[in-house]
Amino acid sequence: MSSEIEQPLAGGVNQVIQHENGRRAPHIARRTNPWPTTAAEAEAVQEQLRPLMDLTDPGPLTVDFIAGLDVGYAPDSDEVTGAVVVLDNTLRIVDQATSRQKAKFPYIPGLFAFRELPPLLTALDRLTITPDLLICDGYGLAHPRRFGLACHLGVLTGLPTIGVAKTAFVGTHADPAPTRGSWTPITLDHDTVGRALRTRDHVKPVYVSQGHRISLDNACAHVLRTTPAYRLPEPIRLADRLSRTNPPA
DNA sequence: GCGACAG
DNA sequence: ATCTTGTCGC
Repeated sequence: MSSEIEQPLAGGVNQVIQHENGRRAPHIARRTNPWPTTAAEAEAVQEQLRPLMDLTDPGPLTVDFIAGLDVGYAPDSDEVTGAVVVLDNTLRIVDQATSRQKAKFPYIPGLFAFRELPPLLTALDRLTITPDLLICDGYGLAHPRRFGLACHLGVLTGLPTIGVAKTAFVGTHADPAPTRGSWTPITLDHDTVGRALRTRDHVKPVYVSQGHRISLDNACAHVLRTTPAYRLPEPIRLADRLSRTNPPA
């Protein structure tokens, strides 16, 4: 009995939807068609996929497995290393995977996903456990075309996703109060697209935005819940560390 | 028009 | 992102 439904998507992707049953799931998402080459092609893909993102689903309040994702860059080559670390409720590592490969797109602000998605999707495919929630290093809704990395990854995997960035990118926001848990809205064209969220007292805030299938409130709750010690949520911090290693391709 | 711009 | 030492502050 298959729990997967393959569904063609515009923009060079076939989506494999995961259903409720079964945690073990190779091929969370798979790319089939050519990857965009030009900025214009990439922007067109974002426009095509954006209607598929779900921002109304409040998402899970509690999860069994939460994954952090990040990409590291080699100093002297055009290779990128995607890393995924899966944590349980107690923030213990229960699974992790990497993928090192040649970069398939240059770094262009606003088109970040086309550089980082390939190694991240491959790494996700190598997991033994299917996470219930993904925390990405970068933006989601807070994006010039409202479709940052977290949204893109959410649509491709069907999983709830959150974007957590370390610096401001779009929109305006006030500085949140200095205590952990304080936040201010990030506004873009009269819309709230995310929050500047203080995860530690007197430490620079992080920038949280919805990716897919989760509310902004719940996204921030998960970020705070998984940030017991450092500025960044543990899943991302550990994925960042893993992405700096130099694993086999 | 020019610069800035998630990582 | 990455190249890089020490140093100021809680």
